[in-house]
Amino acid sequence: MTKSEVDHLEDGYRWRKYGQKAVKNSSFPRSYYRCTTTSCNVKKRVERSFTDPSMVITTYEGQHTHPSPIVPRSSLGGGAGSAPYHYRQQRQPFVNTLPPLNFGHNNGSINAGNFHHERRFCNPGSSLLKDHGLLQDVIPSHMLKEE
DNA sequence: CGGTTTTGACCCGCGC
DNA sequence: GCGCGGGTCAAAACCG
Repeated sequence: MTKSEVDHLEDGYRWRKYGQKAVKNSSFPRSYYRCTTTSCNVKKRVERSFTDPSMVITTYEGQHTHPSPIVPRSSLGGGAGSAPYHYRQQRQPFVNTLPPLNFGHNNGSINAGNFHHERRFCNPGSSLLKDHGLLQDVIPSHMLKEE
């Protein structure tokens, strides 16, 4: 689970959306992504939390068999490794079209959607090219939002 | 021009 | 056997 407003959560790999369906459990459509690399057949399912629209549930299927195509030159010792965030904010049907039950909720930090896109990869070279890209980094650590 | 996104259609498994 | 839910594909559109 990741707290984000955009679906284009770059986790260091290239994803190609191949489908989108709306599930009943959630009022939001679920997006299906696939790794563009033919070497690996990793699939990613991204859906929004029904309780927290500002949060997306990313479910990884399989593991990458290749290093991330997006390799921040952290090895250069720069530390200024900045992944090519080429994502573009196309459309966000949600955030502003949330049902009333979600809008006036307790945590008055949703709907806003003003803060910048927070990327968890602030320190490249830490776990990006370390392992095979297991789905261990998917969970931050203190996931307190569960349904 | 290539890679990607979008959106509807299609397919499959399961329940009734 | 049909209907439904879920998942995948594919052709067209779009952006860089």
